[in-house]
Amino acid sequence: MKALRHMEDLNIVVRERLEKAAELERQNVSLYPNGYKVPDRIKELLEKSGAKNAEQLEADQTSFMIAGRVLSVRSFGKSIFMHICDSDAKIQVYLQKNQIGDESYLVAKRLDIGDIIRVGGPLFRTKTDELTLLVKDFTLLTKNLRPLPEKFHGLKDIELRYRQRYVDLMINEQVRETFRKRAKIISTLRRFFIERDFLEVETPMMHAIAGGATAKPFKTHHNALDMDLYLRIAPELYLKRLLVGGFERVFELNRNFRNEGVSTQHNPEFTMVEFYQAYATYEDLMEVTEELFGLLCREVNEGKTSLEYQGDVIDLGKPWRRCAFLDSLTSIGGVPQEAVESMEGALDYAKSLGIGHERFEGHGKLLTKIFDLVVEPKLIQPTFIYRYPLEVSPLSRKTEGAPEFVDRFELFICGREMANAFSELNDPRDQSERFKRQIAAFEAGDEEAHQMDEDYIRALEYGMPPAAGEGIGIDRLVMLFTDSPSIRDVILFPHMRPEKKGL
RNA sequence: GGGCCGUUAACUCAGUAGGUAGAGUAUCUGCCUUUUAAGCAGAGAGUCGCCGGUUCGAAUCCAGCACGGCCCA
Repeated sequence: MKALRHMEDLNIVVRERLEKAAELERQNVSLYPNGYKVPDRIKELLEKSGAKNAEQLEADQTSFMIAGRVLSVRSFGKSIFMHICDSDAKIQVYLQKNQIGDESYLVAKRLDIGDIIRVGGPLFRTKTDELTLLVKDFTLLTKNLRPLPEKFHGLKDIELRYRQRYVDLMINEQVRETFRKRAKIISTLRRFFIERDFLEVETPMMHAIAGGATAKPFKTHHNALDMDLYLRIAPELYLKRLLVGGFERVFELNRNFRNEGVSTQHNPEFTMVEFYQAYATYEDLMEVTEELFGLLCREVNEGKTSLEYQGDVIDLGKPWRRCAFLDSLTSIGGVPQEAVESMEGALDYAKSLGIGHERFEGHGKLLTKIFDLVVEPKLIQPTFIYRYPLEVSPLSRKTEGAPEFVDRFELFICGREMANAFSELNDPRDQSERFKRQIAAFEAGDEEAHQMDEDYIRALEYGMPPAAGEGIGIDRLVMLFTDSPSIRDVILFPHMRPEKKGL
């Protein structure tokens, strides 16, 4: 709107287009008409007639009526070639003065790249054998006032691509493809869980207590109730309340929010699926995970069970490697035995790696920091790391016979955490103790420590069936399946600082 | 939070040891009825991210800031 009020401030091209638009209106051409039906789609047209040769098309003369955005224009004295594109295909169209009439042709000459038009007519093949629609009838459906990016190089500027994703999508076909794959992944996930009798649920996004993960939350405020609330960091505790309530298999696929830095791996809001299955253990979930990833890969990757990510070929065929957390430190990370066995050894080794240490961090926490640095980057092929330190897993069931460890795994692919799962702690007395340890850590300065959730304890006191649950980061999953180096490439509108200058 | 890099026309990019800013695409005008990065001829379009400093003179050198990218914490 601002742009339309300050003509003198505008780029010359926009100014000229506004003048051209006014000129068209004087000729009684609507710039933004409504209600024109578009019976055909380019993709269907290609399926029906794309294989026909010049003679067959000449004999056929079936008329199609399609709509799309003008991508390129090659204009002659009395005829015009254009490529137009709709949501999933493009085609060349040919406008001739003696086909559409003088008056209509004058309007056609005034069409711009970026305009949305409807065209109708039969198909033919040009001298160079390109399938082309011979326009008998055309209508301007939407006028474009802004110049589109350069036809050969497209829109490259990463900042513009994220800020003006609508232009990125218009111009860069592979961006559209990435988001089609994202949609496919999400629908396949839903189908996977629904077919296994999981119930899809929606739990609160605004929490009085931000629980279910160790992370810093965003704070917000409810005015009428005059209370602070947190945007959820995980749906976990609500989903487990549903297990208490009697739903034995539930999943939730939606946004979570973490108040941390942004990077190629982190966006403040991100999408996660969490699912919980009663009477299952974390080992059962390893198999579920293998099946799920295999299915997703076949669905988006033409039936293959391997994929390429940034030059690495990843084999998702099962079974995947499984390695206990402590073993991975020594066998994969080359961590000395002393560091694994004692706090003193771990401190020395951490120091040698340049890893800092906080007062409130114990041996288990320190080992996970070492793990992140020396093991995680090496886990390129899918690997389950299991049996994590209890200290970093306040909601997981203790491993029988190893009380400082829990029945938990994380899945790593391409050096990144892709999933986190565990057998759920369902003993309310133990859970209460765990929360108290977290509170002590918080008081010692750990801002990410879990808070006490009295109602969750009360829910467990009613009895939650033994169960296992898992969370999978959807954005990272989509990165993997679309070979995208940055999380911002798989989020339509990634978080950006506001633009300052006028548009 | 730290380091490095970037920001020049609507888009993609050049830019000389500091001397009045350039190309291609897009746009406009003219010619052109099978082109396809159409062609030919001509034209217009830029507070060189912002703000200071050095200098006779700054897109260029220096400082700060903004936004973005990559890496690290």
